[in-house]
Amino acid sequence: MIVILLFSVPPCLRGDFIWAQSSMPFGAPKVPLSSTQGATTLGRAWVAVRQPADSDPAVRELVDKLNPAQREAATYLDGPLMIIAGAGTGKTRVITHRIAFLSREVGIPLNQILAVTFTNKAAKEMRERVCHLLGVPDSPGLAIGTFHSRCALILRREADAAGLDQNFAILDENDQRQAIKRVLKEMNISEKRARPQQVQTFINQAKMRLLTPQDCRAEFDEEDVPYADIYEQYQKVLTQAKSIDFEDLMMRTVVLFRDNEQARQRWANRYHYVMVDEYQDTNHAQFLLSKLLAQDHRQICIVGDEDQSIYSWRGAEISNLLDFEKAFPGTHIVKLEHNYRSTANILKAASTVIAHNTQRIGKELFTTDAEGELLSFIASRDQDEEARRIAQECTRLTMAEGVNPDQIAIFYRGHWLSRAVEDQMRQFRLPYRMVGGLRFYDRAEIKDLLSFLRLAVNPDDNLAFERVLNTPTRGIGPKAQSQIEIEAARLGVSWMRATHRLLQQEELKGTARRGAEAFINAIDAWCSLAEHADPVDVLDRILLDTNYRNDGIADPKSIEGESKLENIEEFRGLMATFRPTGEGPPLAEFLTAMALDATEEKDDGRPRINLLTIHNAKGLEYDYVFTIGLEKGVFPTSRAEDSMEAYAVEEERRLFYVAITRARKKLYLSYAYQRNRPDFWQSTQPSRFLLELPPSVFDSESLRYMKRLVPYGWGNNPERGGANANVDRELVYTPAEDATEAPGRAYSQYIRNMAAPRPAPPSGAKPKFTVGTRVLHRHLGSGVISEIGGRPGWERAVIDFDDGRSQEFVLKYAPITAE
DNA sequence: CAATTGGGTTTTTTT
DNA sequence: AACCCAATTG
Repeated sequence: MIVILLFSVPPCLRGDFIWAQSSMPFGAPKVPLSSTQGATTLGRAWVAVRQPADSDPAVRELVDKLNPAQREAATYLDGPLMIIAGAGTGKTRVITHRIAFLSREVGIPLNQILAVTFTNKAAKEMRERVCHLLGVPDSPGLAIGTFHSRCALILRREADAAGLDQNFAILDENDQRQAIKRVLKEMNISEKRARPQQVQTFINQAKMRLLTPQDCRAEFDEEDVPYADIYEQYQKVLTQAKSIDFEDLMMRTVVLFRDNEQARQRWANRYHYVMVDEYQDTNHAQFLLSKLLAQDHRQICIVGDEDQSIYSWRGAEISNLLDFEKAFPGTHIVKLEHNYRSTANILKAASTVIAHNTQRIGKELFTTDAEGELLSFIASRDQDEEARRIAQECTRLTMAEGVNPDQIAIFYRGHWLSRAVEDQMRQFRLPYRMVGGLRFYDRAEIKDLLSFLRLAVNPDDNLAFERVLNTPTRGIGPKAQSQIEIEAARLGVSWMRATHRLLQQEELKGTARRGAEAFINAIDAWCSLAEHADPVDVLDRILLDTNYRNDGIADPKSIEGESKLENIEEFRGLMATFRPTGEGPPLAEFLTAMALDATEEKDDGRPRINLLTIHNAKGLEYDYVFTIGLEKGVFPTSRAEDSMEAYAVEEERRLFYVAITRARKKLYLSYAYQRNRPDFWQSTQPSRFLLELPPSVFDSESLRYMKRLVPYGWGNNPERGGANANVDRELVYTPAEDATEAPGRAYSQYIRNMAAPRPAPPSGAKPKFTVGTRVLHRHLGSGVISEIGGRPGWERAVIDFDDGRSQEFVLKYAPITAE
């Protein structure tokens, strides 16, 4: 490798060399210090590294497998770079190669490269792939993570400068809502008047835009709900509890860098190369953060796809991507358009749909692959029939074609759509997993344990304290609690200290006194233990002191109690595998990781069909993809269609685009004529997105069905004037002769003829629950319905379980299936 | 005064 | 099913 130092780059050399602007010495051994000394002393210099393609073999090997656009994206170092990466164009490949290239060929130490992703999962995958490229087992120095986790790290190191306690707790969304409820109570505002959800959205949106309560007061007119006041009070509650929420992580870091130049420079110098993935989903605060870090060295590389921006409701601003050049003049743009994932047919469908959008940079994906299979359209009478057909097809795919269930996915717009599918998956005995349903630590018992652990690190964590003050019940009822609350407010101290004081002054009596004493002493003991001890040891001590295994759980012998015990053990196992980096108390680190990592329920890794929302599907890919619920009002959701914002539907369309582009081999689109929403039955019309697809991508059987729904074809009715004219038309659904078998006739025939003995799929149209029906409850086992009551739409059933217990359920919410 | 029981409400998408 | 609030029981 040849390294040249220059103080300005002659344009004539630009094509032949890669240029890195540097104000720091390279720390890596590949570049001798003597050759870079000039760069530091003289402030800024250009370092040229000869183009990799014709240099040493290691580089060639590294970037050889990249296509020209990818290679350019991975190796361009001459200032700000914007990579527009279409779906399936090898984006992750480019980022990982870029990091490996920076490290191995330019000699940048890994800890100077910052790579930000949106999910922990993506970060983990990226870390693994980079390590693989570099040929090392693991590299702790690699600064890869989510915005939130990087901010947490920065704020812990800069706690003083940021005005935070070193051991601050991080509130997840649930804790945040709890805190808001507490504030509303304190301020005597009913939850009817100010819905906690809405307050939460308000506060989070304000924080994304770096607005303080005062700013809000100035910016917004007085509304009937005093949002700004609630926000202000909420911040006080958080400060008192030495806690910060998710959005604070971002806002405080940005404010720190904005107001404290020294701190900013410390980190800007540390992260000499900044990379941001999924840039189209960044919000204002995240944009500012990237800018504050990169504004000096301008070594920022962002990767995004405007067509996959689907998080505007969470504050993402697509304009961050569209206007990136304004923030970083002289930005070089590389477009990745060669798709390696999907068949030509799928790509054609995707491109045609997304072309309806106006907010685009514009790109045309192409593939060198074959046409592939045509798309299938599935029309059903209602959601149960829809689910059954899909289950049938899944059976066919896995049984007849030997498809690995892991390679099949079923997508939907919202979680509520999954219920019918889930039921049928069980009926057909198909293995499935729901991605992103219940988070593991959303369970009550895990939240309790986390609260104990939080207190062990930060005894002033009022929110945790309040949660477990009387869990398991230790005689501290509402009266005693309000006593503590008042004392805490009077003295301006935490609940923990207030309790201490009340005890000293003997103002707590009877059972409350004994209970509080035991609790306080236990917390003190946990605190001293937590300073050094292994997290698991702290947990064991907690379980012992609180007798949680017995008292914290309603009935350890019941089925629920049993699964709770299992969860506790699993949590303990999870803790045992945690490896702290050694900064501060290990338990504190564990809790931070816990708060930021939305770890899902454990997965045994057995092959399963995946059920997930489209939002959850971003970044993933499957051979076979079913997208259900393609109905007006469902997808696009009525909220978007009714919205005044023209771009609301564009975002829905991007969501559809994401769904389509996840599929590698075959895509199925499904529509149900009637859909049972949680509260009402609804006749539907097809989604406008179906009409935006070109007929040529569908198979002939599908086309026949579609033509029943869309009498005039695809927007070509001259009377109604062009594209999408028939969206608003009353459509006539003609059920097939035998609605339960067509177009699934072949599949059900197949199932009947199958040699393998397996339970027959259900015969009736809708699963009906009546007195005497044998049912299977997901958690509680099987039993018989003994009674049905309740008003229409809210039927309740009493189930007598086989083990003698019986319980009442609201039918439409209970996770039960006919046995 | 604490603890349990009963009734009413509830769902878009999530780091 | 999960949650919150009011009413009842110990």
